[in-house]
Amino acid sequence: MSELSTKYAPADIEEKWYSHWEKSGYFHNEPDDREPFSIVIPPPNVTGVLHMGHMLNNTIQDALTRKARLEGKNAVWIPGTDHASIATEAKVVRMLRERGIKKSDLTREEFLQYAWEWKEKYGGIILQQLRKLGASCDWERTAFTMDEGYSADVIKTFVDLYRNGKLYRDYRMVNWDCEAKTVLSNEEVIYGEEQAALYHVKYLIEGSDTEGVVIATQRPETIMADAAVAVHPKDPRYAHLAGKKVIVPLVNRAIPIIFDEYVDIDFGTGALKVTPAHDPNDYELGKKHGLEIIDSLNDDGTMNEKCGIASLVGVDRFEARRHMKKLLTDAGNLVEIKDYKTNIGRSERTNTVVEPRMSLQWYVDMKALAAPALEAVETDDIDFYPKSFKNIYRHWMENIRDWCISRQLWWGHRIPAYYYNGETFVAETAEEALELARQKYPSVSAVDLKQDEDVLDTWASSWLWPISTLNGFKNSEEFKYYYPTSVLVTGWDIIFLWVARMAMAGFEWKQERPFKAVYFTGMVRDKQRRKMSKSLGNSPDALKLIEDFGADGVRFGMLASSPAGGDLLFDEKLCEQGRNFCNKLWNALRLIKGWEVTEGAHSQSEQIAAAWFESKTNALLTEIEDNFTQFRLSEALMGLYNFIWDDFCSWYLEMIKPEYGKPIDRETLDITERIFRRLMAMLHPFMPFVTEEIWQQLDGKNREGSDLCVGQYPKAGSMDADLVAKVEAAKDIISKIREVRNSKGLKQREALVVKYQGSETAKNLLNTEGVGNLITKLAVLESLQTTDTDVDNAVSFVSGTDKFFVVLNQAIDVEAEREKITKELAHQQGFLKSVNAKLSNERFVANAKPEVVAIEQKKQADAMARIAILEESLAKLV
RNA sequence: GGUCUGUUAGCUCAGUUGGUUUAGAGCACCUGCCUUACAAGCAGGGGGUCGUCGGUUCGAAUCCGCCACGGACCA
Repeated sequence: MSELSTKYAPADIEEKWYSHWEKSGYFHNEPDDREPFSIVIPPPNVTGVLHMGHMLNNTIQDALTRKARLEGKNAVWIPGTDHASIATEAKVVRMLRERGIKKSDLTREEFLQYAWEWKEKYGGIILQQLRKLGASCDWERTAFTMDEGYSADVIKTFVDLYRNGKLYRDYRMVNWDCEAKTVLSNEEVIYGEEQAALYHVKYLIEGSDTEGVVIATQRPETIMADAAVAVHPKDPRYAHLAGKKVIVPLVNRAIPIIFDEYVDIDFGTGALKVTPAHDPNDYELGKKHGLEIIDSLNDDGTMNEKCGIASLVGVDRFEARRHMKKLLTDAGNLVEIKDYKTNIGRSERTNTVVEPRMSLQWYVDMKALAAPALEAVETDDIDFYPKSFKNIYRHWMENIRDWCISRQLWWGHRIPAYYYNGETFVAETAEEALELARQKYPSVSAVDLKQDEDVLDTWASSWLWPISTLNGFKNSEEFKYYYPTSVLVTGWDIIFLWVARMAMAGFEWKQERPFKAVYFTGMVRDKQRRKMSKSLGNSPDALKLIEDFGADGVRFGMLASSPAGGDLLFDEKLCEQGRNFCNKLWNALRLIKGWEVTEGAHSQSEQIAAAWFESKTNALLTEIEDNFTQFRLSEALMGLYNFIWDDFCSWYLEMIKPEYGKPIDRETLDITERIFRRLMAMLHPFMPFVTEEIWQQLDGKNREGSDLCVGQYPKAGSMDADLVAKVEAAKDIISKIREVRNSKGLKQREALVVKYQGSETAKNLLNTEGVGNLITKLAVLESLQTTDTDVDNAVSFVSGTDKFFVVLNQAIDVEAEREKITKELAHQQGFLKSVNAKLSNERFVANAKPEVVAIEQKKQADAMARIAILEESLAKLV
């Protein structure tokens, strides 16, 4: 027996092969005359660590890339990270705080120095972790959104948009993160239902000591910024208040009562306080009715002097809310406080409650960019998998809103807008901006020109990813060759944030789609369908999983149950299954490596086994190809899994396995090794490590450049349908004999006598040289003979339309046999009935395709033959 | 509220243009096996009137409509 361990141990093998592949430069490519295949990685945050979503996403990309590489395409998979403006800045601020340094004590330059230090030291850990997963990225092309060239592209596109009138600056209500002190996009605000309180507060009518209007608010600290109270024009309760004013509690300012249909009569008291500076709807109302905007909040979420109450100035908004309860009670305005459940928006990054706030920001005019990007998806120029995401995409694109791209942070691309005397000059460099300014103000100097303090939203750089990573703005050779990329693999949650915007950027600057297809992965969830998250602690440690099950095992687990778009309910059992599969492969290798070889040719049955297996392999190759073109990776993998486990291990290897201790002939061994290597090539895109190891072990020659990683993907050959049908029929007979053996409690190795009543088909089958031997071997028979009569002391079964007898050296349980046959008979009769129903329907025979009718007729004949056999058997059972 | 999407075995899901021996897979389950590659295994087995009702059709899990119950996104 070989010295290989009975258990496959992945750790060393994975380490060995990954470094070998990487050292050999297998993952790197340059443009040449082969067909290109390119993927850009969805760049993880530079702060990121490998989690389940990454593993799913990158396993899929790797499988696609490796398959393309094996097919002889020029494959590149471009890795990299994005700078994650807000997430990184938050990390750096925290690090500085731990060192006792406040961000506010640093200059912009000093802060950025710390940030780069941090990035060099901790950033991009995830790229190392991806290697553990087996990701075959072209590491020489590793990109970062703040690389010099990339940054230049980002600035250039900003200037370009501005000059084309697709970029503007405006004072609007935005989502404000009081902790990070920056604006957030709608997508960065996470809404969730939370328990809150609804304060019912009475506003006295101007000139009255008692009469008032009661409003309901969840944010009483904004009362001092109220500009009006609004009621519905058809609300009879308030009709008499037309033209009157109410007094804002505590600050005693008179504000008008306005009438607007926007007000929901049934909500609260039907009277709505209007605070244009602190609520987007109120802002709209305020614009419509010409109301004053009183901004009572500082950028850090504390109250400012505009709130008009000295004791609240500088107090945090939530603290102020608590004070308001006492202040309103003391003033006699608080009517009641009710429990209230409502959707509260929190910052995705800092989790602080987001405040609507008036702010001056830069916006991209999305309507100008959306049209070609929408069109491309509508016409399948960009192909979505699954298709259903087209609807979601269309809906968003048709209702698109302008994109706020400025962020009040330092880490990122500083906005190339320069201000002087209330005017804006946008240029790629300060020098150019100065020149522009001088055209209007000849005396202006560099120090007078103030650059915008803000940076760009990270997505305003990552939307250039497919172009910039290929140096597309320089019109490089690689860009011409690899663009558009073959496919983008990403989670559907960033379809708007990233996918749509990349499509827009592609058309805006390159007049072409950035990718031919988009494969949307599902979200990895736990068994209770909860999204995996750090706070829930339900996310397994990715690296620990790889340790426990091997990278191949984990890859199998991720792929096996991940149809595109759907949720993936992660279960460690799937990784275990993958690990077990590796072990199965390993043991098949052990079996083959353990054989002694004798020179000589193979027998007829071995020849049949090989021909059958190769035919089925060819059929599977076609199926896998079909699955790949539609990105049905889990189906492709499961098809291979079943084929290798069942057809190869359980059937083929058993068919050709020599008797214990006996040698195998050279020819059979050679064929078997070739078959096994072919299977390893097919499996390699999914499970690269174990397949490479087995491939090499089978080769044993260690030739230079003979690695599977850069080997050849098998091509589908011909398929002998007749032979396959024969072997499948033989397998059916074998299984049914085994079933008899099982149900009668016969020993596995007790050789049995089997007889069959020879119809033409049965004779044809069993007279095919070698087929009888296969049955005799796998079913462990003493003999397999024809018989013209029924056989006593035997249990019968039907295979196809032929009757077989297993001779028993024990009494037959007549009742059990009768029951079994009766059950089978009922099934066949039911089946025949449904077939007859079709065939006796004239319209079916007239309208259905001839082949369909022929199939039904065959079904009918077969069923009738089987019924005859069963009835006869039943009659003879006494 | 608007939009989209789903409902197939105990669980998770396939089911490609309606017809492939009266629905498939993996896991789980049951029975028997430590059989000479593998107990991370081997040989077998049971289990679903395809959410409801109706329509189109010779024929519906598949196409259409209603309803019921989920889910997601947007507001």
